[in-house]
Amino acid sequence: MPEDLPEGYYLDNFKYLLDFVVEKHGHLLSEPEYRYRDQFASASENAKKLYVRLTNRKGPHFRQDKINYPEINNLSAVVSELIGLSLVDSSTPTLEHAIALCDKKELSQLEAFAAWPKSCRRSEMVEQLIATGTCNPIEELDLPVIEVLGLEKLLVYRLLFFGNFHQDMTEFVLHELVSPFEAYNLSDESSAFSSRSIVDLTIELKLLSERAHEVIDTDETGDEIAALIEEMPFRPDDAMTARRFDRLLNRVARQLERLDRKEGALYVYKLTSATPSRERQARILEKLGRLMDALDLCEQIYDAPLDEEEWEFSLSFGQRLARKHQLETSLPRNDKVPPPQETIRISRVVERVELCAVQHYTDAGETCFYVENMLFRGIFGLAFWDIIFAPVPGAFFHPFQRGPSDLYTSDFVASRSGLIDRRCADLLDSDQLRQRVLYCYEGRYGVANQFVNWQYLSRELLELALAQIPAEHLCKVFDRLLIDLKNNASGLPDLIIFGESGYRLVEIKGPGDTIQKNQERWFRYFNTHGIPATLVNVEWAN
DNA sequence: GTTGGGATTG
DNA sequence: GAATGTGTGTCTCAATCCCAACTT
DNA sequence: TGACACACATTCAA
Ligand SMILES: [Mn+2]
Repeated sequence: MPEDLPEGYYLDNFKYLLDFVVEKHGHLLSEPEYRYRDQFASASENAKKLYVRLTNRKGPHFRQDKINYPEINNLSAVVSELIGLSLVDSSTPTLEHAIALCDKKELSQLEAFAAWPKSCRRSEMVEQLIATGTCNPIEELDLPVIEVLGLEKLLVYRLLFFGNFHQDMTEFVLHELVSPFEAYNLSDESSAFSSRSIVDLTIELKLLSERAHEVIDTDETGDEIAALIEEMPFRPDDAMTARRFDRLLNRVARQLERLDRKEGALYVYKLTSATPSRERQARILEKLGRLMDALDLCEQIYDAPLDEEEWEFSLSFGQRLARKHQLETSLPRNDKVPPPQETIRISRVVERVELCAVQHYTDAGETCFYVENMLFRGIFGLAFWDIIFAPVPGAFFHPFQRGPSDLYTSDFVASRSGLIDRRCADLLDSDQLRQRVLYCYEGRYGVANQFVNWQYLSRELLELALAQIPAEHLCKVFDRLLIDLKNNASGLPDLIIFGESGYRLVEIKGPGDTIQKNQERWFRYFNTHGIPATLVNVEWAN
């Protein structure tokens, strides 16, 4: 049964968010956005409750006859009040919205479908309505529809509060009922945005991103995409906004590549910095026959790579380019040592190869877990918990963060280097490591942390890992994680197998599956540090 | 009649 | 057989409700 | 609402 939330819970959260933003980021709000809060505050309690309920839903249009909240009586009076306050509107929605508000049964009552069989699909009727474009079902059936107003202002409040678009009011519920957030101290006077113009740019990019998503799905020629590119702003200086910009343009450019518009794609990639921009550029340059440009770019990447993946690309692609076209290059060879491999022959008891392998090792009397990235990420998150949530200025600006805002930038290590160095030294002592991790596991169980997935991190697994993996090995893993928390938190082996004393890591490769680049890099690292890791090829018996 | 993907709810 | 590109499923917080599809 | 790992197809160079 669902647990009970306090009376007026949603309303309180809503008020809290508005007040929080006005107090902490008020200087970033426009005059109408300020007024929005007062507008809301002037409504009666019931009207506020209804407004908040509706803003938490899909919207902005709702069928008034389908709104039913037990705590709100006299709905029509409340709606009238909200209309008077300009928080709700009652005009007829556009055709597209109107159709979405009617179910199949209602649509079939329309004149246009009187002759249609009962077995026709709703999607066929929708198609027909959009094609003719004259009949608005809400109008014809005279259904009561209301539109919630002020959502664009509320979006600004949410953006200022969370610093992103993907979190919303459900975070409050998650905190209350599911997985609480760490009770870190918020930094004073800190915000994701340093000026209003950055806020506006972020919103502009979001709107462009939504349109890009749409166009990428529908546009077969690339003409619409090209038109959209014309509307793009200049690349922002602010690092966070620049990242959003790059992600959007890289995505658009990739689609241009798929549509075989190489020049256009190249032009768009040149506007961005984030990976894989330069890699894609090099590939396009080769296809365009601009071999020297491609090779030059590889050398540029090699001199200043943004991450290891890009660095490796510059070597392998540059070398291949030079060899294929007999070009001179200063790029060194990238010699790879293949990881230790073995082959097992097992029967396919379930669909997933990894689980069959777990069964295989378990049958052989070993203790085996299918962990992928989760084990080492989890141990890392526990061992560095207090550092992750350390009150660094600007790191925490709202109560629902799974980690500091700079976690995936190089600033994270830079601004905590003292703490991290000391912790790494302490953790070399296996008793300290064990105690710290288990103590944190007990004390913080269930608390949201970017690195810890509590579902798959059992105490049994954790204790085995801490007992059988030497502290030096774990610290080596931490070292590599800390080099690049974003990219190095993936590519870890599928399985961990515990023997009587000791352990080994196993990457399972089914038929037709080959090792990926990030996995290869971990294997190389394991190899140089004496961490036991094997690549196991699976063949199906019978 | 069932089911699968959503939206909604706490 | 590498090196590519592309498509898919699985995580999502979990239970419930609704509704549009269908030899599931 | 992506990130991640895998599955499968195509291409191209030894
Ligand atoms: Mn694998």
